[in-house]
Amino acid sequence: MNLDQTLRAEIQKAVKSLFNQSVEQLQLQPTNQEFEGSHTLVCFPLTKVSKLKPEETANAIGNYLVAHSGMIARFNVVKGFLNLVVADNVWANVFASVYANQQYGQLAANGKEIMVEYSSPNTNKPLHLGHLRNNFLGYSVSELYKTCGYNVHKVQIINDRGIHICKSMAAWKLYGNDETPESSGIKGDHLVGKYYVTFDKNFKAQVKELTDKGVSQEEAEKQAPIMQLAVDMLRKWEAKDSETVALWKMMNGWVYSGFNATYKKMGVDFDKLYYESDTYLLGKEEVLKGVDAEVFFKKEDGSIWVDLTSDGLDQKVLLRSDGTSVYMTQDIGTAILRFRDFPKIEGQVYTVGNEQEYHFKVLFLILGRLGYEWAKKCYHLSYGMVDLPTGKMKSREGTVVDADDLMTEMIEEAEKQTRELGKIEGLSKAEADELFEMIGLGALKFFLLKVDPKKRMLFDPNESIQLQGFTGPFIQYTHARIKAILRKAATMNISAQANDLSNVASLEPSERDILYLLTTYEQKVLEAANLYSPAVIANYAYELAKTYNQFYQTIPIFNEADQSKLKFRIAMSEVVAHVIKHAMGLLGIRVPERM
RNA sequence: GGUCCGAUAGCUCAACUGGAUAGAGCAGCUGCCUUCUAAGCAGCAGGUUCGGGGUUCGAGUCCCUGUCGGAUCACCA
Repeated sequence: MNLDQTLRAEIQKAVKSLFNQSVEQLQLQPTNQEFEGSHTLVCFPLTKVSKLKPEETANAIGNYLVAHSGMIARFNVVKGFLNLVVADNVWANVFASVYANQQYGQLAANGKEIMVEYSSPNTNKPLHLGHLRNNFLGYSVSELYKTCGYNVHKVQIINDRGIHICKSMAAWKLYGNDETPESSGIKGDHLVGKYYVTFDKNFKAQVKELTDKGVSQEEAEKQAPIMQLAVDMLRKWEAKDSETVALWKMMNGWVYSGFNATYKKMGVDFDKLYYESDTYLLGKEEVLKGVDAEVFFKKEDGSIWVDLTSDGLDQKVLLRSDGTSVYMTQDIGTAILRFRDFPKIEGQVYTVGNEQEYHFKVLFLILGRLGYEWAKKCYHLSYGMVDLPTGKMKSREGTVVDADDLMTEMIEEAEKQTRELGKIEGLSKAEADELFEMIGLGALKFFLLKVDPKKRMLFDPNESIQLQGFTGPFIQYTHARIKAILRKAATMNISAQANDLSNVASLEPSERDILYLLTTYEQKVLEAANLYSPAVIANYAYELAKTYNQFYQTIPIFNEADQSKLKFRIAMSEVVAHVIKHAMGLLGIRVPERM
C-alpha cells in the first residue's frame, strides 16, 4: 500500500463530495516538525473550487476525512495548511507491508536497458580526486538504475592513444634506463605518470634554452627535441611501427594493472571496456556517410564540418583537412558502436565533468541529425569540479590529490580514530582491517556524494576525515547500533510476525517520524534516479539515521513491558537497518555489523 | 565579447521544483554515559537567501537588471 497515493485518493473523494468538483493536482507535502501530523495538504489552490477561505476549506476537508475516511485520526489547520494525523493502525498496516517485503527498495524489473559510462581516464597518469567523484557518481547512478528495475551496462572509454601517452613513452625511452614497476617497486600508473612529469620538466627546459637563443615561444615548443620525439612516436604508432607499438603496449599494460588495483580499492567495476585505439577510426566512416547524406559539408581544404548555427551553436570540425579524426569524430563512432553492441539499451548516460557540456550538446545534436532516434535518450551527467581549499587542482603546480594516496590516508585516519575510541576489542586483525577500510572509504564516498552532482564542490581534507555529524561513518555507526539490538533480541528469542504489528496500540512521535521516512524510501529512490543524483539518497540516509538515533536515545527498547510494542520496535529497527544498508549500497558504501 | 552555470549562518551543504517562522553538520557555548554502542542525544547562539526592480494569496525558488565568481566558444582531448 502506498500511503501517499491512498491519501490523495481519499482527499480527492472529499473534495468531490464537498465541492462537487474534482481537482487534478493536490499539493501534499510533509508536515513541518513544529506541528502535529505527517502529511499536509496545501489548501490555497483549492479555494477556487471550494469558494471558501483557505482556513475554511482546510477545516471542511479535515472534518470530512475524520468522519468518512477512517485513515485520519485528527487534524489541525494553520492558515491554509491542513495538517493530517494518520491513524496509528494505518501506520501499523503500512509498516507491515514494508516489513513483509524482504527486497524493500528494489523495484520490479521493467525490462529496460541503459548504459552508464564513467571514469574514462587518460593512460598517462594515475587517477586523482576528480576521478574519484566521477567514479563514485557513475557507479552510484548505475546502482540507482538497477534498483529501479533497469538492466544496466557499466562501461568506460579508455583514452589509450594520442600525444599524451607518447610523451610518457618518449621520456621513458630517453631517461628510463629500462625501469619497470617490478624493478622500481612503483605502481604501474604512477610510474608512467612519473615519466609524464619527466617529459614536462625536460620539455620546459629545452623550450627555455631555445627561447634564450631568440627562438619564438611557439617555434621553440615545436623544435624542442623531446617533443619532436613524442610527435614522431605518435606518427610511428599510427603507422603501426612494431617497436613503438610494443613500447606503447608495455607501458599501457603497466597503467592498466595500476588502474585495476585502484578500481578494486574504490569498489567500482565495469561490464565492458572500450579502448580509443579500437574505436578512433570508426567515427570517420559515419562522418563520411553524413557528407553523402548532406548532413555535413566539406570545405575547400578537404576538412569536414557540421553547421549547427540553426541550433544556436557554431560550426564544428569533424575531420581535419589531412583526413584524421578529432575527439568529436571518435565519440560519434563510439556512441554508434555501443548501440550496435547493446541494441536494447534505450539510452546512454555519460558521466563527464561540466567543462565538456558544450561538447556533449554538439555530440547529441549531431547524432540526432544522423537520424539516430536514441540521441534523444543520451544524457550528459555533468558534474562540477572538485576544488581544494587552496583553489583549483593543477598538475603543473603539484596540487593534484592522488586517488591512491587519498584512499590510504582515509583508511589510516579511520584506523587511528577507531583505535582511540577503543572500538576494536574482540575483532581479529582481518576484521579490524576490513572495518577501517569500510569506515575510511565510507567517509570519502559519502563526502563526495552528499553534494548535488551539478555543483562545484570544495574538498577540505580536514572536514572529509570527520566521522561525526553528516557523514558516512555516522550512518554506518547507526547501522552497527541497530545490529547490536537485533543480536540481543535474537538471544532473547524475540521476533515479530506481520500480524503482531497491527496490534500496536499507540505510537510515539519519534516512531511515526521513522515510519514516515521508511514508507517514502522507494519514492526517494525514484526521485534520485530521475535526477541522476545520489545526493538525494545521501541526504535521506542521513535523515533516517538521525531520526532513528533520536528514537534510540529516548526509548530504551528492552525496558518495554508491552510485548506487542517490543516486537514492533524490534521489527522497525530491523527495517531501518535494512533501508540504511540498501541506501548506502546505492552509494557504494558498505556498513559494518559492529563498530 | 557570445553562450551556459553558480552566489543561502563564520565554514561546508539542504530546502520535496511556487508554500508555513529558510533547515542540517562543522566550529563556539551548556547539559546528558550503574540502561540496547556517547562515532550518540538534548539545548543555546548564529540569516537583508549577492544588490535593485517585477509577477501573486504566497518568491531562496519564476521574469528583468546590475555586481562578483567559474566554465566554455581550437583542424586539443
